[in-house]
Amino acid sequence: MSLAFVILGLLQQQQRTGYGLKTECFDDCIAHLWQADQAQIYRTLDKLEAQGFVTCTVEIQHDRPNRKIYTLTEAGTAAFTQWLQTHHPSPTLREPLLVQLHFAAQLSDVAIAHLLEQELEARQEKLAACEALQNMAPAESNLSPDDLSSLRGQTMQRLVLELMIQREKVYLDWLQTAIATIQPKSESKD
Amino acid sequence: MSLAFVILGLLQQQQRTGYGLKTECFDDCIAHLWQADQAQIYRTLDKLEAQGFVTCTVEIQHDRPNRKIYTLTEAGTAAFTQWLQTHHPSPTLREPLLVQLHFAAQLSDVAIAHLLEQELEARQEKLAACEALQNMAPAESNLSPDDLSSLRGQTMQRLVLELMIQREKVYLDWLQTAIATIQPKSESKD
DNA sequence: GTCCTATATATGTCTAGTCCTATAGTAACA
DNA sequence: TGTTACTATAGGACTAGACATATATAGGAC
Repeated sequence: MSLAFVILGLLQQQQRTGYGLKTECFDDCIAHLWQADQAQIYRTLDKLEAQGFVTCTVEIQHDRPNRKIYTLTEAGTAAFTQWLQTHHPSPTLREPLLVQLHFAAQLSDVAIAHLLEQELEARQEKLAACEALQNMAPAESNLSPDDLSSLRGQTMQRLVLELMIQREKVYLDWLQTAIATIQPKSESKD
Repeated sequence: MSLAFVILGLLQQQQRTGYGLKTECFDDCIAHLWQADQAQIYRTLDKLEAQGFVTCTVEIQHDRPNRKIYTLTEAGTAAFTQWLQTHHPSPTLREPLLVQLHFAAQLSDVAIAHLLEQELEARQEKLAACEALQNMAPAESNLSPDDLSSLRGQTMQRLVLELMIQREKVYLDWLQTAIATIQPKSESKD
């Protein structure tokens, strides 16, 4: 379960609550890297606590629900460092659209173009989200106190974002040329 | 469940057994598009039969285990055509390596390069597999009798393969430049 | 003779992830 | 005054997929 290690990585930066992990991390700065469900985050935190990788202190609040603040233990740090250094194969990718295109011989050009255009739209949004993150990134990292390692961190994070943006652009290009290939003459219609 | 529709698409081409689907399709011509587990194929066939999308005739064999030959029904064809035309969002991609790089500030250059190199190797294999399919594709499709729609089908399948190959190449390029970025001076060491 | 592979179907179990709902107080909004 | 949103944790139910194993026969390799 890689999610467990993502959480360890986030807790290494600072102690957090489940809610904080969800709203400040998984929905925000690493949304492009690892989307995570709230329920799964809480359940994973329970497991990590049982394993002794994190400890939990309850902060009693009266105007709001109590918070469970999770902190990384030494065992947790060790496990994370170990994970960080070992290769984990990427999961097999299964894209319905590509299967649809594979079987698309029986579809009309219009139907195929429609599928491609819907994907195009979805991917333009994803690209925009990545580019937004890229613009936001420098501002956010000003806070970091340790300059030596934070520079390395920034470089790596920029590299990762660049890959994601490049990929999206390649896909968008392909989608556009595919649409053009399918509708060579037609001027447009809607 | 997209697997169900992949199976319907394959059965539309010709009737097949579960074993045939696995060995001749999922492990072969559409291995790049949709990897599927044998157990899952059989269970999905059961469901499709229960739904009335396929029918099953048992062919008794004496020297070998009996075969259950599945054929697409009209309802199955209709369901498949419907699925083929509607947009199905791509699943969220979660890549451990990118998370690792995101947190890689604390790792040494050597450790990071090692991670990248392992991914590079895995991806070179994937690219090779895709390129092998690309070279194989024309020969395989000679068998098709209906020339009109088979040409369309070939075009689409070529397009899909081109996308996958392009993607792999972009990723490989990025991996190589990332490795170069991390190890700017060092000549190598192992 | 034994082991491995191919043909063929089927079941059990597990993990990761998604979605929905419950709880419960405060605060803003209309 | 009712509704919605925010903070915060938690459990139930379900799906897709991965992995392991069982069964049974034939044939080739060693």
